[in-house]
Amino acid sequence: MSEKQNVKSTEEQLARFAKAMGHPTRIIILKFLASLDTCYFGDIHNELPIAKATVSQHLKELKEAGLIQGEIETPKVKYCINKENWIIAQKEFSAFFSDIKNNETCC
Amino acid sequence: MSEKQNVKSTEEQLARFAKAMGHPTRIIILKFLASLDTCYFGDIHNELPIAKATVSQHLKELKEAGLIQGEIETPKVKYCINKENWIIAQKEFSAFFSDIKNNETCC
DNA sequence: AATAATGTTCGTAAATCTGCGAACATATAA
DNA sequence: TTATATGTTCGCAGATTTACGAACATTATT
Repeated sequence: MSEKQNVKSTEEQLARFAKAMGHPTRIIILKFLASLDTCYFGDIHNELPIAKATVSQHLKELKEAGLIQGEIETPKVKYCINKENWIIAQKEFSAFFSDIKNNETCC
Repeated sequence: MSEKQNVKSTEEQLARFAKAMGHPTRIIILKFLASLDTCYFGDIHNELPIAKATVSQHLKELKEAGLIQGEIETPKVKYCINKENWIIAQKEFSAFFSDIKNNETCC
């Protein structure tokens, strides 16, 4: 919780999650992490055709958005999905998409 | 379909939707549109504390991502949710968040 | 102490995003 | 024709994003 988690409106929170997911590389990282029990930085880097500095940056953004978490296991760094926030995001997106008027006469 | 809809991987499509949702103003616009049957540009602009040029830009991005659609009704412009793609997005986000290993021993 | 292994951080460059006012486009009303 | 109403597009400025190599930090190994 020392992770710079400000109080935000639902709109801001949802936008924050969405923004973090708004890049193909980060979607790939999230899917990869979601499919594993455990995973080190190197494993993620191996999946991607980009420099490690860039991978590290993407991971940082995902972590700051709360979707993943990291843990140092010297000399490696272990990453995984932040399950607690994952559930929150899941619920927020679900509610967002469900909350629509089912009127046919749109545009 | 003339709307510049390229063939994309699921990752790219999901990232595209997410990116469009990655701004608080655009979330507000989407929620507003989802709550209504019909809605003109002016109504959306009235909901927001920003210039109409900026609102128009946000609407353009949402339209290009496929989440909304517009229709000229001179001299007004009517906007609404693109239901077809809304359903697609709903399913993709739902699948994305559901597809996770339920292992407790994470980080 | 020097080397190796694993990632992070720094500095930089190019591209994209965000927001605004001004100008423009279009159709209706006076 | 001129004016009005409604939005879009243009051009600009400042901020943010994306990507990279180089340098750095940390711990284990030789």
